[in-house]
Amino acid sequence: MDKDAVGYYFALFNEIGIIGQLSRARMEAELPDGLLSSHFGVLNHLIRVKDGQTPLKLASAFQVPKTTMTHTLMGLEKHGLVEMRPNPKDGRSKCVWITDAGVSLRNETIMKLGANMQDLAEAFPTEKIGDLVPRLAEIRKFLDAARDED
Amino acid sequence: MDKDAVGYYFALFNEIGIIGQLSRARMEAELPDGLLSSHFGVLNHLIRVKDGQTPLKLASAFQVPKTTMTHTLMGLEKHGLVEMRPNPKDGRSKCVWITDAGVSLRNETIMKLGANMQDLAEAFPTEKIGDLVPRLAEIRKFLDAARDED
DNA sequence: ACTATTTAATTCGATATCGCACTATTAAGG
DNA sequence: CCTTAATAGTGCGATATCGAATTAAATAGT
Repeated sequence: MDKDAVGYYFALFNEIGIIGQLSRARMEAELPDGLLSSHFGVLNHLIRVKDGQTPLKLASAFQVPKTTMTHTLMGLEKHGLVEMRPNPKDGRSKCVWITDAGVSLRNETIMKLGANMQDLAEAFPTEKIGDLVPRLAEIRKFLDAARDED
Repeated sequence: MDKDAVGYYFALFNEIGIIGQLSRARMEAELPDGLLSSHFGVLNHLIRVKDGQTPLKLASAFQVPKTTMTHTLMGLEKHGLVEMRPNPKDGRSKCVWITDAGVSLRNETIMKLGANMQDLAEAFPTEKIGDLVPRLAEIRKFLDAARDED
């Protein structure tokens, strides 16, 4: 591959990495002590998609090792935001259910984030950057698929 | 802010977060054992920008706490990829210099990454996504500036 | 010149992430 | 059936990240 091209993709992933870091920090500033974006991500997923899923399913949804998901879920459980119950269909497995407190916390956080992103929304109205999500999603899907092939 | 708009920015940062994670994993697969993308990032920076910088300068360039940079630099030093020498201009401070081994490792890694990203370059030729880097850079700069204001 | 403040780096403690190995349970093959 | 292989979750150890406190050196204010 062309050396300039390497530099381009490099710059792309670099920008993406930094934005990821900064946006995560912004979100975590709105979360209660002891909760990170990994926790919030799971809560949000349980609502947006659905709850009652197994830890393994969640791990693969978030592309993290299952040990990491175990750890994240323990944190959520300790804070009373999810409940883990045995899976009636599989004795090895568990199901993760979000609690009322979990739903509340997720909704409150979404609201706070809305206020927090006011400045961003003014500087980058959705008309201007509306194409980014689908285009990045393409790249994400590609990387994800390539990962499965190994 | 509009609820749909919140969802949009949310989706945007979500895609960015996942791409960051996947691209990092891809890069780290090309690095020797014990080295992570944080280490490589520093090596690359020392060459692309210049070496002889202080740890604090590097920490702010990478938007990480200085304690994290101390740790990363120790790892690089342990592998003989950088050298830390006292700063002649400031007795409190140090300067970070990349070694020959560091330069070699960085260049080899760039080459491997080029080969690794071949498939990506075919699926997403730079003509098609050439606008992404400057546009993401704008967002990154905005988030970065907002961060300084607190 | 002297004291108070700021700054650079490190140490320490807490938590997150992740690979490896282990247990329990289910599924598959003969 | 019964043995073997695959799968779900967890415990453990190693390393990464990060905030708070510490130490040493430079700078500012008087």
